[in-house]
Amino acid sequence: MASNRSSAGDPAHTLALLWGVPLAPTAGRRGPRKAHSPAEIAAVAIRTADAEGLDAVTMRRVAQELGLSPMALYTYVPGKAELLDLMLDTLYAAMPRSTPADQGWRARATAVADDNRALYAAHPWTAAVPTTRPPLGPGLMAKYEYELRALEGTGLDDVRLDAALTHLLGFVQTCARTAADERAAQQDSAMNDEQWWEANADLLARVLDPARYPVATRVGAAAGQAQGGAYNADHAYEFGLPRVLDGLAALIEQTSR
Amino acid sequence: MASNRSSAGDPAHTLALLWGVPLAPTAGRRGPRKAHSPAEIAAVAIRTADAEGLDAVTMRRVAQELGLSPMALYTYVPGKAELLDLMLDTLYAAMPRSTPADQGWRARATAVADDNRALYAAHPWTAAVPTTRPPLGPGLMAKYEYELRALEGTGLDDVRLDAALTHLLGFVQTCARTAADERAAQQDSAMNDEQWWEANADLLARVLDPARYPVATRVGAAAGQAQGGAYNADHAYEFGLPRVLDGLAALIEQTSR
DNA sequence: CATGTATACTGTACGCCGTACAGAGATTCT
DNA sequence: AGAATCTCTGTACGGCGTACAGTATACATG
Repeated sequence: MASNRSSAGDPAHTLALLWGVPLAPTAGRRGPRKAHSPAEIAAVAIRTADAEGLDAVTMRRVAQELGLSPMALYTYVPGKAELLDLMLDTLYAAMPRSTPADQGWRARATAVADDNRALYAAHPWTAAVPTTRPPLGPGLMAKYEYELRALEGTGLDDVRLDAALTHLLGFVQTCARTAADERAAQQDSAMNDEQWWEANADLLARVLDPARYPVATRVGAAAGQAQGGAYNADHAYEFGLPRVLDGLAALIEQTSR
Repeated sequence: MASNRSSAGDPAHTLALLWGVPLAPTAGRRGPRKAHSPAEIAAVAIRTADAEGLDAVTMRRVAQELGLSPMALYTYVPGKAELLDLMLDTLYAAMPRSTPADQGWRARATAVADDNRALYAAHPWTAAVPTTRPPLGPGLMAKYEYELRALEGTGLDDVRLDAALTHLLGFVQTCARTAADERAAQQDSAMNDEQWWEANADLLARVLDPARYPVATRVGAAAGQAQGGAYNADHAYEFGLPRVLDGLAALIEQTSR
């Protein structure tokens, strides 16, 4: 996985791109018309990433897909970081936002987690993009608004509301990254996790003294057998989500008391 | 951040390297003696990563640091993935393992989390290395053994014990990745988080209709003000660790009942 | 002691990336 | 008509992991 970063450039250009607000006056523009729209570019790039992974999304490749020379893409997008921003914000904008408000916060939080998980499942490459400086476009804003509302009415103050949401989404992202890492490792080692795990277990048995690591060997064997590998993202999600919600529940209860 | 992956190659070679077990018979070896040890190579690579980040750790650079030509490094290490494995396992081996057993699982789990956090703080680049297929060397084994013991005696069965530990460590890693991403973004945008948020907030105010995103604007402003961007990762840890522990507590209580 | 061979090591080369830069062609203003 | 401004193309650079071929070294065997 190459070095992909979002929001690395000038905020003014990035926001102009995401919100579709031209920086220069659009009337009386000289020179040839643009042949493509940001939405089209995002769609093409997303399709490529979905089909062949984020590594396949190069400036050259996206340009080619649009029938452009590599450098022409830079007239549409300041750089690769902004292209990634655009891709992410486009996906955020298309996420479902239909959770009923009348089922209690726990059901709503579960829906938020599941929706995010579905996004990562449909577009695994999104898990690898750092989001400490997220693409502040209409998609992210709508997502953030919706997800905050899901956790509103729990009695948490605004700062804790944000922290609780971040905590929940961070958990989902961790699971998604684990899943994406698994997939990537499988791809470039030509072994799936179970095969890798088994091969290593056999070899480890020759060099490792079980008496030195009694708990590790016991638990490792049990866990490995249970989930067919060292780690399993689906299991981690199913185990972890109730834990995260219980943890938030304790905070909510303690706050409302 | 470049494409760094651990454990991509042949498990037999990787394990031989990590455990110091030569694959070929060591007696009567022809040709020149090796001039360096795996431990020395790991130390040099770790020092470089600490000082200049994981991107600075290239095969060329590590070789140069050892006084070797780039390709000579491949006689010590099968490839870059295995070099990373070696670096990680070396750090794992050096982690503190001194938590008293008599203070309750919550104190022990907190110590485990804090120790991992300290590792990420001392070596931020470790947060970026995927560990779904961890380096199965003596360092990781000792770490795993120690951390499992910290959570033993909680009444959880072996599979859940492993899941609980994974859950806890995943949380710590998420915080560390956030911190590392922040640092990287700061480096290559020449703006710290506070400056970046402020610049974007001003620009957003011109394109965004607050009436469309009332909760987002309110909570976003409160959260942004409260944590000033830069303290994000620390804040997330301090908020999140009690949540994670409460979540595990609920499971433990429910299991022991 | 001479010679063969396994090993450590060097130098060169390849394909790939993001993107800086210079110039060509198209379109609309004055 | 000509200038200005835009889209778009082609070339080039430095850096990455590492494949491959060749050289120097030190031991095993005769």
